[in-house]
Amino acid sequence: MKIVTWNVNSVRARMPRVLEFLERVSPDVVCLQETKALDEVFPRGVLEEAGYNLAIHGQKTYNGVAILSKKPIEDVHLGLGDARFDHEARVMAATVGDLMILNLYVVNGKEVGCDKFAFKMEWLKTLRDYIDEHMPRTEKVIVTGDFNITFDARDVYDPEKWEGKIHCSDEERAALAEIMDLGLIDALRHFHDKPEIYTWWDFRTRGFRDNRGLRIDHFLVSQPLLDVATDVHVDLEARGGEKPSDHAPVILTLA
DNA sequence: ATGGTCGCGGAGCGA
Repeated sequence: MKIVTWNVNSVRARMPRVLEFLERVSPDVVCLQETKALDEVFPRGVLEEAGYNLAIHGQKTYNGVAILSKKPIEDVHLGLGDARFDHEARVMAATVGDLMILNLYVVNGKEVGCDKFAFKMEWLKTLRDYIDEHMPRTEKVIVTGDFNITFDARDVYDPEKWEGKIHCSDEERAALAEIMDLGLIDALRHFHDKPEIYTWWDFRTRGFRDNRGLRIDHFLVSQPLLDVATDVHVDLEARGGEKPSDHAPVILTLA
């Protein structure tokens, strides 16, 4: 069984690459972020024809999350239950079989210290409480998506250049650590401890060509989920070629 | 420090 997280940076612009990926990898569940499409313009038809059930949470121009699943998607809940944050479409909880999934597009934060950064920190605090309340770690829990935070220097192509910068600051990493302290495990690091595993590369600097990237898309899982996991890897093929997203899909494999 | 490229929407913002 394969579960995927992928920030597609517009589902409509990315449709050819999404369909190619579904055909090649045949994932069971796909968590999408930055769909950038209101529900009425989401390309439902082609995805359903490809064999997927859909749960979508769209917004005009920005944000947007969705789950595609071969099996039925149940108990869908949107948002963090906090009016300070839920005008933005960033959070979708759902169950697929015995998997409890939380699909996230975490606030970017732009630059450490600015208003957007303060908003990110408040958002993360609220996310922590949401997970504590709604995602029982005795179950098979998958908290995944674009976190816009690296864990440590291994996740950063130039740690000196990025030290203290957005996605790499102590404050963001401390907020992420508080979430991990609820009893979640960074699934990729359970299987791979080497550096230079990235999930995002800047379009502007053509970062992918020289693998100048960051690992900011994660699978945080409970122990019962980890017990049935066999690997996590980044699908670099989807990041190359024509009109890719700036993020690569990350694939969690279950026994 | 700045810029570079995307996507959306049709200028400038967000990333």
